[in-house]
Amino acid sequence: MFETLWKDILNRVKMSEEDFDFGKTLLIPKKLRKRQYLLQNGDVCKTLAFVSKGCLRQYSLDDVGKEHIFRFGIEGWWMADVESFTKQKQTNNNIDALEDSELLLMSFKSWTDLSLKVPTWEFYFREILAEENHAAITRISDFVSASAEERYLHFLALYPDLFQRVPLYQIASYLGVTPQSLSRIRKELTKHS
Amino acid sequence: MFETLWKDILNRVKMSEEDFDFGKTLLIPKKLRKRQYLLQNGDVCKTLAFVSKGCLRQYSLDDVGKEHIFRFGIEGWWMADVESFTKQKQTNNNIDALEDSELLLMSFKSWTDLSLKVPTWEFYFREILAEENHAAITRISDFVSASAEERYLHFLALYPDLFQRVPLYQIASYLGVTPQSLSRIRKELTKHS
DNA sequence: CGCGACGTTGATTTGCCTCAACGATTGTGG
DNA sequence: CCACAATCGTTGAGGCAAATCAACGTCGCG
Repeated sequence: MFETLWKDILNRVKMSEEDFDFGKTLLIPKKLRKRQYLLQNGDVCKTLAFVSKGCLRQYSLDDVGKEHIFRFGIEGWWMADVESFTKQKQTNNNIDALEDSELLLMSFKSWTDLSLKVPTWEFYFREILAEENHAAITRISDFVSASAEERYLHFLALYPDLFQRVPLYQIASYLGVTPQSLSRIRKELTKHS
Repeated sequence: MFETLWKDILNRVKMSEEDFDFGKTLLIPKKLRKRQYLLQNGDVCKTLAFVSKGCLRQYSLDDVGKEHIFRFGIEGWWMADVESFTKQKQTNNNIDALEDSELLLMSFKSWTDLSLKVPTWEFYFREILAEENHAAITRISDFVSASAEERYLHFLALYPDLFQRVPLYQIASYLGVTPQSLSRIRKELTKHS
């Protein structure tokens, strides 16, 4: 249950097993069924969620009720609305499961305490946040300068097997194109390979 | 010299003057002339920079040498390549001044020490990072679902007087449109007002 | 003064969207 | 267990927003 997390931590920081075990006591396992919400418009994001199995998506709804996915979370990713979580204020987006998933939840209080008490954990969380930031900026650059096809290729690189796990129209939403366009893009790509 | 920073801090966290004064000793003032680099492709981002006066931009270069601005920083903003800074590794983007500017620099070591020693500062930095994150996500949503005209209006809201300070083609780069298109967008907008 | 930087405008092209229709697959209630 | 509906992906036709290509006016500066 904790192996994926332990691996991710070791990839990023040097943490003793003791420190890890301490953090472990603050994590609450939770299962989410396909289509179940982790966070819903108007909620306060009360926990960070580490995805140890499955797949989640984070999205907003526009004024005509259309969903815009700005992030997927698969095994090894943390999911939360950072703004809502750190400020403990209402969110205006949603997180739900695209597959039956297994999560490890850390409450705001646990997170604050752990960050203050254990520097390695604090450092780990900071690293995660920095990486999110980097990912977001990369994605912005993509929108500024890349075509839909390039963005799709970048998506494939970032989430290697996700294109086989989630429906095309969800990926299209993430890429900011219509399902029809993505379908045509795929066709083009298979043609040239 | 420190007033802008002090104001920004009070806006975000409760900090005693003592804590602030301690942090102040770790800040190094620096002036940047128009067109001068703060950070250049290949550098390691060694400092956080608080803009107390002036205007900076952060951008990358694509394979055909075109600049893509993904962020401006004006009075009251922090500038850095977060990824390069937190991991102390090479950056692949650039930060330079669009106007003569005044900065307050905090080195990586000072930042680490200060964060460990003074929780209010740590909290302040975390807040900044969370906000960056939020801003980035908002911008991604914009690209996914808003037209160029809407993005321009959002830009105006985010950086109220910047459109009078920086050339149109820089703003176009930020918005991910050509200068020609932005020129036409502006024309349309003045027509309807 | 002359040149480069910047903004504007026009003509044309193009990438992606919208609208529409139609198979294939999945799921579900009778 | 089958029938029908809903979900999902694909394809075609037509349209539009923004890109590209090109030319030109203005301003500020070396």
